[in-house]
Amino acid sequence: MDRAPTIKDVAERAGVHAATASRALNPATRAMVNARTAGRVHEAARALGYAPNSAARSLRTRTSSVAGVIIPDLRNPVFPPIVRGIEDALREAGYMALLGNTDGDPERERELVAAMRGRQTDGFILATSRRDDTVPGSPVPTVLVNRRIDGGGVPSVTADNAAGVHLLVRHLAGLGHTRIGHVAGPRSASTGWERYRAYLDAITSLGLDQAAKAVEFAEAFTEAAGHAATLDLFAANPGLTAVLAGNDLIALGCYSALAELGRTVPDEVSVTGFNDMPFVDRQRPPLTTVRIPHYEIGREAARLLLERIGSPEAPTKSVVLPVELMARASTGPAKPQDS
Amino acid sequence: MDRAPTIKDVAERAGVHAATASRALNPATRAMVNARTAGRVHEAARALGYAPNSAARSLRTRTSSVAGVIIPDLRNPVFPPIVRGIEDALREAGYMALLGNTDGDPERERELVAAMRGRQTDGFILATSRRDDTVPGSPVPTVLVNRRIDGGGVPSVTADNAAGVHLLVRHLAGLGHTRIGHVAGPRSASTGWERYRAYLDAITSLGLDQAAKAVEFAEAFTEAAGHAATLDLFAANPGLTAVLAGNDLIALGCYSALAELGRTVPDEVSVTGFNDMPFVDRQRPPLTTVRIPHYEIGREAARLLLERIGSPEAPTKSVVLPVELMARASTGPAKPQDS
DNA sequence: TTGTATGCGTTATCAC
DNA sequence: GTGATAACGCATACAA
Repeated sequence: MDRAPTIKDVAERAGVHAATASRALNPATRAMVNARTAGRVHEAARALGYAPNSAARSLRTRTSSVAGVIIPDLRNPVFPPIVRGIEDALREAGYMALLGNTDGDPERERELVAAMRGRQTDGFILATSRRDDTVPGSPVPTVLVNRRIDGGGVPSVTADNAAGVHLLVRHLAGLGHTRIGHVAGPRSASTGWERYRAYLDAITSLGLDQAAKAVEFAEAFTEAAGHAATLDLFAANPGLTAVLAGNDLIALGCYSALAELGRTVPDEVSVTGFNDMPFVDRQRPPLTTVRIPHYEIGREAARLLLERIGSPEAPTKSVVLPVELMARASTGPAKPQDS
Repeated sequence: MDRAPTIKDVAERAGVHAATASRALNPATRAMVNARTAGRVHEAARALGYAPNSAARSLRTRTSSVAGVIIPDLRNPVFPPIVRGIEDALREAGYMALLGNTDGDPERERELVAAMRGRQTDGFILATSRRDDTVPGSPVPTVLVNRRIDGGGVPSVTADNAAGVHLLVRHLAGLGHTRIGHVAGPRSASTGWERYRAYLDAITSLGLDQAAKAVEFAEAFTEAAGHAATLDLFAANPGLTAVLAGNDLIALGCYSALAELGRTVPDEVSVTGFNDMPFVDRQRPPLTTVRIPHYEIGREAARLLLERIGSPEAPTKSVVLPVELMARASTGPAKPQDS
């Protein structure tokens, strides 16, 4: 035998009709068939090394047990653990993941979604972060990661950005800081925006120096953009004693910018990040940040998607996962300053 | 219209038969059809938002334009750029990537390959690193990344491990080191083994102290394993002035072990890594290592796979990509020592 | 150059 | 409880 065995081969060997073999092999319909016959079919399948042709099955059932996972760039250190979590949860349910990168380009995202839908993808997990994006319309179950659609109505999994920012601001305030600036992530990214809103909120609710609501938006979640934005921030607000960065990469940009300005961290300026990505505990100085449960976010997103595929009409859930303050050496007591 | 448009809908709208539409839409057969008719068909397809049903196409053509990508763990920082390179090259050719993690478990690898083959995967890129593994037999095109099968016969893409080790040893020798130890990666991993062989070779060919062929094998490519192995290495060879680590993570383990032993890097002991993974240039001290072209390795692997899918009978190529020494502050001049 | 007919492997719907 | 049959959407050998 040259080509892979089909269900007909199995049926023939078991002395039954293909339809019966199909029923016997499919867990959902197995009850319809005589236990002894089913046994023979399974035995035959095993002997032949039968594996169902999923193209044929997809064509017939219009499902594929494949989910599309779309992210901006796998090289951004936050995504690998998320994708790994997604993959693990999908595999446990017999699903596989088709992966695609968009580099943040909405056009690429549309193309990818279209291509994946053509491949009968059963659902999507979108970890692209634009706020204004519309979700690929229509009937394909979709779950958002690290992002929410303003109107709601689409299930999502996010870390508790607001709580994280509050933890950081409270931590800084506890060290005596009152003039805390913010190098925010891009306005177009929902995480950047949420953390920015939380920063404003935290400063107000802790009764800190309102005049110190000093904010500069970075162009991107990168070290270079963080560097540039930090220089601007301090040019306008030289008296800051602490900087809350939109994420860890931006915080590293703060490090280099502050070095350029001749300010030491944390003696003169405290710096905080967000994400606790790998190796920020080994930077110089080790970065105070907020740990988000990347892997769990991925698992939860996959779980939500599977749930949704199972019952598309169920009310949309959104899951917010807790975060944790990681206090390290990049933050220290505020020194009294003149000016 | 509720369901996705089929080629029949397109044909009807263009006023032709489905077969003609199929030919017009397929680049390979487009020449067979009148240019004007072809134009009408394309126009109709565009208007309807037609996307071919790949399940049907797969069933018919026995190809899927999907490749399986199997790696140990996406969270290991070497893999994201490789996978990204693979994905980019595949997408340019109209292919997509199904991703799977094995955690180094050969059993999981077999299961994944079987599951992916059931999904009509056209080929595999295997970045799992065991030396003794057999390749999933038979007719499915396969490319190995970072790994070679002893007998050859399977295309592979690797970095030039031997050259990298020679660069490092020469660099250390140039700084006056003669007693250079090696904390090797696991023997079972082909990269670990190749670098170990290259270490022995380099020491010999540079005429360094033969007695200093001091080697300890780490249990895994992790910081913890590197830490433990370094302690053992120095217990047996206290006089070493330099350590060549099997990769960057192991080198970080050397850092912590040497700190525990009260030896400063690089003043008392120089340390080198391998891979130049993100942020090792920001460690304390910045790590001297060898940069391997991760992204290019991925692209090249995908290219090789596509080539192989195109002509399965062509002779198997293996590609070795060049590496680059990144000299940083973890290596310094050998200090004269007593003992 | 275009239309007709057929089959890829599976499963859902009928009939028995 | 099982068998027969049709259909999923597409591509191709063959006929016109």
